[in-house]
Amino acid sequence: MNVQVSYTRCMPRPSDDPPWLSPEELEAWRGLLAMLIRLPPALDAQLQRDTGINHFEYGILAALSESPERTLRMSQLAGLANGSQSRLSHAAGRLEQRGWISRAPAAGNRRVIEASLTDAGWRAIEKAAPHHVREVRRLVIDALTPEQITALVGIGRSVLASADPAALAWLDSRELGDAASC
Amino acid sequence: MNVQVSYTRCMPRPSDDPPWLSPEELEAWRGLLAMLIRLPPALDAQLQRDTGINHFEYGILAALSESPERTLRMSQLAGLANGSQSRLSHAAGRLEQRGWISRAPAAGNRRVIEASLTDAGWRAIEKAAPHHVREVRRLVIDALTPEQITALVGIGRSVLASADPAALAWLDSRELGDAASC
DNA sequence: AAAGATTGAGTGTTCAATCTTT
DNA sequence: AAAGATTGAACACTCAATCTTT
Repeated sequence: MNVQVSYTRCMPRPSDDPPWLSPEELEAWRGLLAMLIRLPPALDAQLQRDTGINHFEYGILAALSESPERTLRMSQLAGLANGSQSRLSHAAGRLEQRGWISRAPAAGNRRVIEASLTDAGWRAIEKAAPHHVREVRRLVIDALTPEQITALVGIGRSVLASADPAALAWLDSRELGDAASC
Repeated sequence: MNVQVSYTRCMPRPSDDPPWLSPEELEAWRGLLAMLIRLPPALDAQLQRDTGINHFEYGILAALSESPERTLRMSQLAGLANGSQSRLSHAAGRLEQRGWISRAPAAGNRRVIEASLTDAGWRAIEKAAPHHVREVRRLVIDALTPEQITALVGIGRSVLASADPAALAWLDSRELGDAASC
């Protein structure tokens, strides 16, 4: 009775279309899927406990802290924090109410809004970062061998290239900025 | 001015604690993070468009379709679909209203609830699966080389082992079931 | 009292509509 | 009219409280 219809077929492929997953492909996909679903809540839990912000808000503060003048236009910030503009607007409202960021129209283009990290915001992420990085190490980095880390870099780039080319471009622009700043 | 406080430091490590990320570790982490955030919405978009359900609801139907009698107890189903019991209860309510699953107390243990795929639910996932699998292939599987697929299996297992050992156990139990059923 | 599951209030995200500036 | 950003309603998820059965 155990007919599988969701990701794989027991029977040989009908005609290569639809293309079901091989056993190893299925195992890789299920593993990725489990990470996709379990990792964000695990990271959120630590941040929520230690600082009362979620992972997306951390990304906002982190991106600002790494920027010249600790300032970015909202649209750039959305890309760096991996979120939509709408999501960023809502989150920025929350962070602004806490006094951790401020927003103001840009001189020159007043339809562009620039977000800046306040001193209180700087202190907040400075306090949060060590704990968070430690958790990232514990859950991901230290669980992998150096070879796996290298493989993960390639996998991330390949998947992003097909799933969201713009995100890959963001990633690359950020790497360049990092290299230049050291 | 560009001091980085979020994941990496330009300066040498103060004392190995907090342990900031090396450039390659940072790149791997950012790539994984981008996947973590961008992939689920991309998959949801296709499912939403083609069938009006989200990825979690797909997981529920998929898990049931692969089970003997197309039936599972709610607590098992939650694990297989990668969600909490509460989340499953809410989602099951939605799917039940659509007539795609049904719930009933188990004979013997009446505090255990068993969820079953209805005929309409079976037809729904039978129709949805090919499109969804094609999208998974397009975004992930076909973007990777066979070597990367193999590496991904190991990475997934390692990360889950540290982030959520119980999830790894679920994964393994499922692999066994698959092997036995063919 | 514990196990299994559900419920409802509170919160965050999405989507479409809107507002402002160019 | 287009670009940049915000708003509010609808919806899904989380957390704690609750209900039922053992």
